[in-house]
Amino acid sequence: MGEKSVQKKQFIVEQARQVFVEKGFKNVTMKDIVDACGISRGGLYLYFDSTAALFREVLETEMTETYDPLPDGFPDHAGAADMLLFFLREQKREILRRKNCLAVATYEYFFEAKLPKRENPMCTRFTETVDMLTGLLAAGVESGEFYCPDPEGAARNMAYVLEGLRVSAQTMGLSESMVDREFMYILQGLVYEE
Amino acid sequence: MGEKSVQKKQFIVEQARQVFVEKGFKNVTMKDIVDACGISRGGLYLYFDSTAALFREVLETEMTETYDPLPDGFPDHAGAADMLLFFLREQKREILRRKNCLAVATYEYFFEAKLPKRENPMCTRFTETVDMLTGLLAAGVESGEFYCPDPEGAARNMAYVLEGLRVSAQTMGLSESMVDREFMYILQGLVYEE
Amino acid sequence: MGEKSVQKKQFIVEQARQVFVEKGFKNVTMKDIVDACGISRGGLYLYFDSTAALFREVLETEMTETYDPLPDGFPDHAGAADMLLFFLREQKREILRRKNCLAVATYEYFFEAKLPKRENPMCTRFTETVDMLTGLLAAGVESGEFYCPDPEGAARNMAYVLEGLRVSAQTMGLSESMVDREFMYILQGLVYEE
Amino acid sequence: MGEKSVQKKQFIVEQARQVFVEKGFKNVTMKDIVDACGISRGGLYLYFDSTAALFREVLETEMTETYDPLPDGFPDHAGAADMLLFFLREQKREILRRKNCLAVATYEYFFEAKLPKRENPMCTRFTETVDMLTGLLAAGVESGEFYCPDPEGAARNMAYVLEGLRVSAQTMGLSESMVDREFMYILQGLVYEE
DNA sequence: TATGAATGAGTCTTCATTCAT
DNA sequence: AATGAATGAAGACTCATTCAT
Repeated sequence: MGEKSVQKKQFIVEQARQVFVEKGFKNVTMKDIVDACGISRGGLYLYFDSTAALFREVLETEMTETYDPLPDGFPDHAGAADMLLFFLREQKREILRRKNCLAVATYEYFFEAKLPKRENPMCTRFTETVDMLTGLLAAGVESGEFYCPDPEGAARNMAYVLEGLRVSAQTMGLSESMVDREFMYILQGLVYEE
Repeated sequence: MGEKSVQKKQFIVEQARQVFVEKGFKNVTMKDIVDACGISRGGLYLYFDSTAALFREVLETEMTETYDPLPDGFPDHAGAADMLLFFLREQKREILRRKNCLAVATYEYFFEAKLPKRENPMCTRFTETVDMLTGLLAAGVESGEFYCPDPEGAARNMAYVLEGLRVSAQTMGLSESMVDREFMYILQGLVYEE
Repeated sequence: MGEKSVQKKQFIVEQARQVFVEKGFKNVTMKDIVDACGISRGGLYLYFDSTAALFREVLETEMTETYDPLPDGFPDHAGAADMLLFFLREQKREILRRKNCLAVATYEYFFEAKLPKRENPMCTRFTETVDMLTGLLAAGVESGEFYCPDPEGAARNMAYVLEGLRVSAQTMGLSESMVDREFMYILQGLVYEE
Repeated sequence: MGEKSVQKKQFIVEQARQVFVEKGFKNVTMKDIVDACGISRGGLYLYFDSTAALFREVLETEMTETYDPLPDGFPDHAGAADMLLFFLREQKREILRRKNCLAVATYEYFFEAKLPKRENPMCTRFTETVDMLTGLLAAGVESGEFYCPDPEGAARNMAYVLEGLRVSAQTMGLSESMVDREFMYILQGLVYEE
């Protein structure tokens, strides 16, 4: 596949992403993609066999490109509390945004594609989040910012809460204040000496 | 609709439930139902206009029939801790069972059907769970079984964790020990004097 | 068929008439009739095999009941001109009324049911109209009210014009003034000595 | 749509025309068209969404291709009477032909599709006919061929008679002599000094 | 590489008609 | 006489996929 083709493939993935954002996974047809890309049906099949293959590619791009718990510009000397707050703020944005959001498509896709954990991006992301949070909490305990007898347990708890919020936002609709309240509860557990 | 047809409607709902369990919501066609019931296409339409209408009925039946946080036979004099344990055991069963489980169908349905909160069973169930847990925790604090400065916050936290576990079980696959570990973490937060 | 059944049959025909008025002929289903009558499907079939059979009955009733070029109360001593004016006024009402009008249903039915002329109500009505008008014109010539060298030809001409107006009203939509203008043209041909 | 598909579209329109001729409008299904064309269901939908869309195309083609009150080859020096006779002869052919005739389909279509007059081909055709006849009669009066104090009125009268004949031919069945007789009546009105 | 016409299987939906009660 | 549940055929429409160019 030449360089040109690589570009075209990327182009298709970008357009497809938008379609998945708008329609979820199961509602998307090859025609939707074709229309969004302005290419021919046959042309699309040269690159992707199915919407599932396309979605996998979209997800992969997503992961490599955008998954970055703490962005480059973040001050290295920032305290654990600052970093946690930053992380939660990002998560809130992610959870609440209706536009530009692959959550529904992702759920719909992974309800079907039962993958071995190694290859399952949902698992990967979960694990990474837990690891990152564990590190953060441990550092915070170290620095005296947090009280937390079981950093890994707390990290896992947070990760499930985030998952719960994420899916609830799509099924029940969540307001910003509901997310805030939940995050406040978590933070209080870390600072209060209980 | 005569008495006989009421029975038939129930029969259809039962068969349909099985189909939704097996295939989720979006994969189910009217033909799937027809085949599962052994009736004619036209016959099904006498009772239900769409798979969505059918699913709503399935859910309703589910709610009235089976949703019962604490069953009748539960000892009245049981302590709050006992009741919480019982509740979590039930939830674990619910979260882990692969068979007989409407979770995927429910998520798929409610990703599409964005309902006002009043009419959204997901909201209702969430609220009911939170209320019940709040009561339980408050009672436990009263009786000295639990340490919990903010019962409502803790209840809400648990509810989100449960939601997170429920959806994770469908997307990532969860082992019993993973659920147990999570529940243990929650329980420790209630008993440890932290 | 007992007396009661006769009444029921009449009732069905009346309700069906309304349905045909509203939906034409080809759009009407047995269910439409059943719903309009508030009876059972099986019940309807006891009386009529098809919408066509029903429509025939509706038409027959229509003919016997309402087709009456000059109504009873019309003064016997009325002049031919008066009678012609009266007839045209009735025709205008018939042509223009949107409600209560079987025209579309009738056309749709007779486009399909190519009947021998003897049994074709369209033919019958046409012939009766021509005969009546011929008589009227002849009488008018006799009494000096009309100038008309060929009453039968003129009557036939009028009958086709009426048919043309009737169908045009349904396909193109006609205003009252368009009908009036046409009728004026016809009348002037009878009174002007040309 | 490439050049080839334009040809195919034309082919479909031609086949469809035949189907409409045979079955009218409301009896025609997409399957009828598909069968007549020997193409696939999906293939037809590439070109037309519905039988209505197809019929509109058929009509349009009909209008542009065949509607030509006086054909090119007609002698320029022909008198008004000659031209009128020619026109009526054409109309008679049109009215009487059972084969190759879109009359029923056209009526059925326009009974449903109540269009604003500007866009209604029935209106357009009517108006064009009236205008043409008005011109013809006026010219005939000028040249002394016709006696006709109100050419526009007479033209309109003729147009309605033609409409009446056209629809009667489909509902009652008309013989050639019946049409001839009617045309004779009209012509006599123009030549007799009455 | 790329096009887009073409296919045909599959789903939804409606309707006339039957039949046990 | 009357009911209304049930059937299955038929029509509308869509979609993944192929293939000649």
